[in-house]
Amino acid sequence: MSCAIVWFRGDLRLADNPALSAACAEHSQVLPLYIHSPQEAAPWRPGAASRWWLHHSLAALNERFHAKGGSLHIRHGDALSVLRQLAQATRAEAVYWNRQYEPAAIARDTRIKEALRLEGIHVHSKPGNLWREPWQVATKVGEPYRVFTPFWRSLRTDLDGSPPLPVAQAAQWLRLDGGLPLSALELLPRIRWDTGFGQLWKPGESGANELLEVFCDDALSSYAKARDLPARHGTSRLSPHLHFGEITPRQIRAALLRHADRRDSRNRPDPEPYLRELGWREFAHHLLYHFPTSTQEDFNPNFAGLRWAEIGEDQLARWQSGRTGVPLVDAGMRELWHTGWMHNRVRMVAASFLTKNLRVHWQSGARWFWDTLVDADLANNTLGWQWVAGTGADAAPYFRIFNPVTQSQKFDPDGVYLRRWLPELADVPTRVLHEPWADPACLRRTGYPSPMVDLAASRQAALAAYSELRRVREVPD
DNA sequence: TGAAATGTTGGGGCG
DNA sequence: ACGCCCCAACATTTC
Repeated sequence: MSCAIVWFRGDLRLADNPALSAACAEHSQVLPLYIHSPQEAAPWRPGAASRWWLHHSLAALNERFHAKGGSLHIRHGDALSVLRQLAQATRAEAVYWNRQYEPAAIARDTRIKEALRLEGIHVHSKPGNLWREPWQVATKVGEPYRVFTPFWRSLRTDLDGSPPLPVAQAAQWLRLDGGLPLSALELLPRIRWDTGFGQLWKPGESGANELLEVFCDDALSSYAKARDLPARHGTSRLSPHLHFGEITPRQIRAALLRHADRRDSRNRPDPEPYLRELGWREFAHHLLYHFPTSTQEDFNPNFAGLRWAEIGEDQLARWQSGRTGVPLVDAGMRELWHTGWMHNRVRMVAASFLTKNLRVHWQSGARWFWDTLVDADLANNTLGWQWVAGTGADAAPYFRIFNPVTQSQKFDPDGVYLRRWLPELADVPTRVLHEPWADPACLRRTGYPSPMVDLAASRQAALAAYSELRRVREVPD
């Protein structure tokens, strides 16, 4: 009886799981293991919303194993020590895992792989959560891509068309005493701000697959247009499921293509716009892998001289809690707080407001998103914030400053989204709703704050700071 | 996956 | 019928 340990990390699923499938194929006994070791992810330990999701996703995974006569073995602490100890206790010959690509994870896995191999334990690390491994995509001269469009052109012609792996089944799932109950990980918040989350989200593999089906049936055909409207459920909202590896890009692509084929030829949904968004996810992982310092540093060194505003905690708190006085920004920040998620267009607007109108360093925003998003993902978060701030590799030019009023007029013309998240403004006529300060009586009556900055003036100030930066760079002292 | 300023065009009202 | 003005709609430029 040969035994293997499958170490679950960012791949909380049974289907299309290369590590799990390989372990089941090559060994008769398989121990599914989760080790909680947030300190090993420093300085990006999972935030509060992420931990909420993790708790429920682990519970769902554990249930899946129970249904199969197994159990997810849960431990806490230093991953290498736990693996060593369990390998000894089970006489496991091998450890399997699917790769992660964050710098801290790569360093940890490299160290653990070497240590285990020295002790005679086979280690199999598998690709699982990306279409292509980051080192498999390169320019003609072998460099990593820095611009999305050529990256996507290269990637999309080169996608693996093989079908996703079926749900893995071991000859025998190994059950072991000494594991922790899930509650011992203390992932759920002490102050229960998460009360609304359960209504919205169903963490876990089956939740992910249900959501994918709903998306293919209801939203895919109108995705290209509807994805920009925050009032609608026009996006897939698969991002947290993807982050925790409850579903893979390969499964999603297979479902999309299957769906596009099934329809009659006249009204065939085009999967391309959505696949392109998954391409951005791949691009983010590609960049983080090749440029691991980009979580802490501006990708583009030209911005090193940019002076960011030093704002007080109370000012930052206004942005965080959705009391800036700018409706679309506030609606987004409140959606984030109440649901652990924010519509992508609104993320761009809220981030543009923080970095350009308030001129707060993008890291402050990235930190808040990291702590409050259920889909917080180091690669995506870093790319997104650097993109908005203009400091990124393939970023929005610095002068591209969103006007939150224009944006809500354009993408939430009837104010449905604004009213949903700003109940104090629910009765305000739509024209005023987009810019309540235009009607001082409205502010007095509703108690909604006046904007913490003048949009036009702060835009001008940001543009001035940019041209100053350029002047300094072109004429060095 | 910008916004605002500036430039151009063309239709309609009007003397 | 014509020129003129106005202005909306669209295009281009600039940040």
